[in-house]
Amino acid sequence: MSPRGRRTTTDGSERRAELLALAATMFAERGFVSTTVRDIADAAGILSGSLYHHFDSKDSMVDEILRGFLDELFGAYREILAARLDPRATLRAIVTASFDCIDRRHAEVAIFQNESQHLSQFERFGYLADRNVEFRKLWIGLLEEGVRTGDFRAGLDVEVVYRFIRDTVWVAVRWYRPGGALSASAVADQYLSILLDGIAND
Amino acid sequence: MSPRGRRTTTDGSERRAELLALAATMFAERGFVSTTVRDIADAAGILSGSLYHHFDSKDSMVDEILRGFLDELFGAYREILAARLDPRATLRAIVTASFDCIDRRHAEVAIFQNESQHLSQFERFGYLADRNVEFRKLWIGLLEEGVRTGDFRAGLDVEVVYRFIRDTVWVAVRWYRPGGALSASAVADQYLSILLDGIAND
DNA sequence: GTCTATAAAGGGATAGAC
DNA sequence: GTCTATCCCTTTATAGAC
Repeated sequence: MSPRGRRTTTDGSERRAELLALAATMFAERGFVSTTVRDIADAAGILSGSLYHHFDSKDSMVDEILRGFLDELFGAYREILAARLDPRATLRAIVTASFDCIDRRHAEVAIFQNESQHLSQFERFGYLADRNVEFRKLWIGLLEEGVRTGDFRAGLDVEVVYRFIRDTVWVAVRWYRPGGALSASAVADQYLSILLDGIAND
Repeated sequence: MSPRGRRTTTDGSERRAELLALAATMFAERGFVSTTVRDIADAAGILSGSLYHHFDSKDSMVDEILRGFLDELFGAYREILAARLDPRATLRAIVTASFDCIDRRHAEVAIFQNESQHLSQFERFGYLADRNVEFRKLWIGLLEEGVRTGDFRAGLDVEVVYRFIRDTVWVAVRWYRPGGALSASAVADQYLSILLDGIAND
């Protein structure tokens, strides 16, 4: 533990965590490539060179942001799977947890959504592809089990349904605003209702 | 008409159209900001300065790509609406046309999806926001009519459903590959089946 | 922990020859 | 339509003073 009794990053400094959060917001809003280290420093009220006292490089910043986010998210998923609910309840829990994550880690989710494709081409960010594989395993397994138990329609193309669910959930980060009129769990409920029962009237 | 009997861009030169298509592919794959004019020129086998014989600037290139794509897309939408089908058939036609567009204009759709948020902050790309308003009007109108006619479930939050449909359809550009095992219309049918009837078994 | 100062590289864009 | 040559600006990152 840090002298102040809490610890927000691997490094331990409060200032560092502050700067990282600021960088995350800016990466999310303007894009990683378009946000310069000068932009971040300006917003923080310091000079760009001073940032390098806290971080090795711009890449290190986004790396730390993404790793922290993914660890937390998959931790939440692991807990849900460990509860061994039936497929429908598991789906409900996973979708709800994902929207909750969009609510509480908005900038991080946006970065993950917008920059993954671009970043994963570099060796340093290889873990992004690994996490995608984990995502896929989780969803395909859940959908296949649900079809087996009769919770989900027989004959579903689980590969397409998996992509449908994955994209639908995460892309909501583009319009969802934390603290807005619509709560994350309200959105989750509506999405689940469409996903499970559709919008047709019968 | 150009001397060669066909005309692919406003300018008329074949070479220009070739270069623009190349730029589109690269913008789609690497991102607009990360793709340099030198990258494009290299891929075309010329020097970066030579690109400026064809285009005013890098911005002009993406501008021309996006305008062409949006004009074509909304042209297709207009035709569908003009046919005055019932809400369910209209929804089916719009979704199918959108997936068809992802198939035939893959790079353009990817650019539109990935770069709109970033570009629309500049005055030059203000039409991107206008098109989004058009999108919204189309979908909200269609969904409200469908609820009125009883085609769609009563009590739908059309605002949320609109976002759900919009995002779900277009984000497919991230994984759909033209010429792959799954045809655009097959994907459209599966998406429509989930959207209308859901994945739950009853 | 921040500043001064600056290096080194790469970015978009231009003028004029060919 | 492309090349040569180059300008000017911004970028990330560093070294050492305070």
